Amino acid sequence: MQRTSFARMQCSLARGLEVMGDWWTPLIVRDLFLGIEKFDELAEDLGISRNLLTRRLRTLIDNGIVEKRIYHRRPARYAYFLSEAGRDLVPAILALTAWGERWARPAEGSPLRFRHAVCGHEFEAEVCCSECRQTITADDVEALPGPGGAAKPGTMVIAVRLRERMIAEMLARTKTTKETENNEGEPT
Amino acid sequence: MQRTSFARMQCSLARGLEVMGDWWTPLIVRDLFLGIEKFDELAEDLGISRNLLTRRLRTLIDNGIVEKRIYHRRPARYAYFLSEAGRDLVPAILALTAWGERWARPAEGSPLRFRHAVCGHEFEAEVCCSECRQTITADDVEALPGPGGAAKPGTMVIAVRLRERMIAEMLARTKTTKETENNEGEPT
DNA sequence: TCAATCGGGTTCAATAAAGAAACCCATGCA
DNA sequence: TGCATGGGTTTCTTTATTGAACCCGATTGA
Repeated sequence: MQRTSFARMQCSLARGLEVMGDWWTPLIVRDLFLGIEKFDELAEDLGISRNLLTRRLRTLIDNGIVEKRIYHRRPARYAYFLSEAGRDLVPAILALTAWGERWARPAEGSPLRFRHAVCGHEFEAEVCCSECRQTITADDVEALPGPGGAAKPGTMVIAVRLRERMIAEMLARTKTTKETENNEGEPT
Repeated sequence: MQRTSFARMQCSLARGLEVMGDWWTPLIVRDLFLGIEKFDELAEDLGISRNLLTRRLRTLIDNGIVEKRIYHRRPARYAYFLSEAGRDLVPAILALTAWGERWARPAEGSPLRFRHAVCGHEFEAEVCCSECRQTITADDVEALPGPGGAAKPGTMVIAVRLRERMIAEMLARTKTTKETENNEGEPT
């Protein structure tokens, strides 16, 4: 049984997970971000078995997240580092790390802290709205149907649901609009 | 071979992944966030096999991410929903979704858009600094050794590296301080 | 009255992936 | 000559994932 791929799912989260969803992969990306670049150092730092590290690095390279550069010929020795797409994953990783800090911090305290070079402060990663810059919580987020809402796995039920909800809301709005037209000036 | 657990790792990311690192799990959490709450709807929306969905829901409940509520007795029927810790995962999920939008958007366009109820705009999730509110990129982040930097898998090499780097920086700073003391007023 | 359907699972066999440990190989170095 | 180093590959065993079939109490419809 081959594990079902998320690659064809009609969903950006699934496509992100296709790359980052594998066991170990986010930890590898984090280590590369922190400047660990040699195979043996990665294996030692994480305690991952070497054959699995080989496989993960290969798929990360295939997916355009990691690149390798030869730093010594004969025998060939490689340094691994993040591509542009890989570096763009770092903020998302920090967001999950911040969740771990809030809900599952190790008893001894966390081994890493982060400083924002721009402002100079130690910080927590927060997820914020691109429009108003305020911190986002689940309660503030409404989902809307997008342009590509097909009936494929990944959004089978959701797409239909959202469409129904939109129609219901639009009907309700039409109704209240009519009511306001009938008795004008009255606040809704 | 039992898959190595991340739970004992000295690292908040690993602890986040212990909960969210399983294949399918983030998609399940997203569906619960979007209001899908019944077993069959989850199975249909995602195309996940039913026994695996059973297992995932059980471990999510064990980890305090999901709760279930009985909505019909005899036969018992359950609705699943996110706990407080589960709802707090949503921003991190949105951050990864935003990465997928940037680097792996489906050709047909994304099936979902999100509106920030607070400001009323459609938005992209951005990861920002808790101190200065600016968007964070990998280039702006410096790692510092934290209070719990032990030599355990997950931060074996990193902890040592960071400590060395810190010491080197402090030595350099001491040196320049001495130099500045010797020829005062000269810019460094 | 009988059959079909629904919601929420469990069981089963087959296949894929994770894991530890051993092995390989060209070079550098003592 | 012998050992260490870096970067893997091979082999073999144990788990995980998968589709498909099955189960069970209630409800609905003919």
